[in-house]
Amino acid sequence: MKGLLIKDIFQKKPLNNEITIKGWIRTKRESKNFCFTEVNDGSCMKNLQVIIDDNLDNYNDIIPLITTGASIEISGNIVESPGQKQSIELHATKVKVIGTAPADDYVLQKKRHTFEYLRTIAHLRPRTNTFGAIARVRNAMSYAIHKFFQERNFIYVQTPIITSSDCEGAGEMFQVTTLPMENIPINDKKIDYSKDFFSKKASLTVSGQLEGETYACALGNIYTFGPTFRAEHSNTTRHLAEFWMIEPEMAFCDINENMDTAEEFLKYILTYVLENCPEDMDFFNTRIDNTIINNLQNIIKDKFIRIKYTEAIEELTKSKVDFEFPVKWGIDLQSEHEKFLTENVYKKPVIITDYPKEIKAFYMKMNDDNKTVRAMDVLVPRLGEIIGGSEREDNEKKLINRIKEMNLNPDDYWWYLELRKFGSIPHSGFGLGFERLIQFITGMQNIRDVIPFPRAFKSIDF
RNA sequence: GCUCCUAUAGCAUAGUGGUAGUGUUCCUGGUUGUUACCCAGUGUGGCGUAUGUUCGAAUCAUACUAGGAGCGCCA
Repeated sequence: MKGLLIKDIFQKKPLNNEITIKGWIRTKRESKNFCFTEVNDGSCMKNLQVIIDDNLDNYNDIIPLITTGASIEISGNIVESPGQKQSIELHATKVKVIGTAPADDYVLQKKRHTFEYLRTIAHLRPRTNTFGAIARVRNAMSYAIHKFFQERNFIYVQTPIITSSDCEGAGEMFQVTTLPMENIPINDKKIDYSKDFFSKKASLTVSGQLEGETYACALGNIYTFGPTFRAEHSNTTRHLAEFWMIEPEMAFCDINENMDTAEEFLKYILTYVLENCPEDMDFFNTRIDNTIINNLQNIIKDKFIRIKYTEAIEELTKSKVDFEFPVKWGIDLQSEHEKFLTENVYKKPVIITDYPKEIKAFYMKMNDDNKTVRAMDVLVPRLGEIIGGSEREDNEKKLINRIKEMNLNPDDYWWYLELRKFGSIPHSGFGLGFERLIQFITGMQNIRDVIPFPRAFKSIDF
């Protein structure tokens, strides 16, 4: 698409210049001899108001075709607008309807639609204000993520999407196979994977962390940013079967530096979006959640709370609140506990560290107490866990012990263990769900509305 | 996987036993400056699907389907 964007027109205000725009009609207000219409080209939230009057040769032909959703090319002069709601407007000298949108079956009319309904028309919902704003914010965040890491000399690493390690322990996996489902080869009553494409069982990745560690143990600091797949039957407003995850892994880095990076990272992204998407953020603040901008500003300003798991348990016990899941040392923190800490006790993000080893993954570094591991979860109000990370166990013998304790087979992790055998280093990293971060920033309630085409349990319509 | 809620015209909703209203969109007419434009008017559904209870069912019951919220799992 060449030519001026509506975003640029509002910025540069090229008064009394002949310009051409291309976009889609959002609304039309008709009078006897002229009509107002508003055009949006996706470059910004704002529509450009266009005045079309009956001096145009083809006025009577085009007016019936100018309906909500029609695509259009308009040339004309930018002038100051006498109206209150916009600074400038376009007086059309030439109007060409490119694609019509018959109003009797174009379902996306100029009115409010529920998000539930818009989910059933995922191919049209990017044409709405909300989903346009989400797309632009999502784009800005993607850029900011790379910018943050690149400015700090992190190397961007692409870890595989198809993986053979079905024992990463991060969740149920989608199997990848070319075996014929109607005639699966059997050998000794078991599926004969030697006949499969990779000649062993393969799945979609649930995390690039283990592969990421290999590059961190060679290049220093690295990060990944790519799709991740979980075949869990999760049915919530914050789970997807296909989502995007950011996973930095840092060499010569302990749990404290890990927390510093996580906090700095979150604040950087929030700041970037507030500075670069003010119009879209205003929209979210007005229409979705009128506390969102204020909250984000406070989060940027304040230091995150950092407490150990044991202190969190004490805090919850002290509260005397009657939780559905009773609190005692050793339990995994439930949503209600996390929400209580972030929303009632501290009213800001909380980083909890040093969890009991029993409730965390095998690769997390054991503390000297032999009871807790150097895990860290960043919890935020409203959403709960947004980041999960840890310092990694860098001692080969301890790691083998942990693998065995979890009833896993060390042979499956031979290359991962060799990172500890040859030039082992303290290293740390974390995983951050991209869509959850978008929810956090925009205030959107359902994660299915912050990804263009959501995939979830029993749901893949587009 | 568990619990709860919902299902009425294109969209959003009212209607708790006697054969459906309202808003909005669309459409028609009017309006030289509107901006969720305004004013007037026309049209649209038989109430998710199935079975049952009843003289009679959007309205009660059961099942199924779809959607939503919460929980668990996690990012």
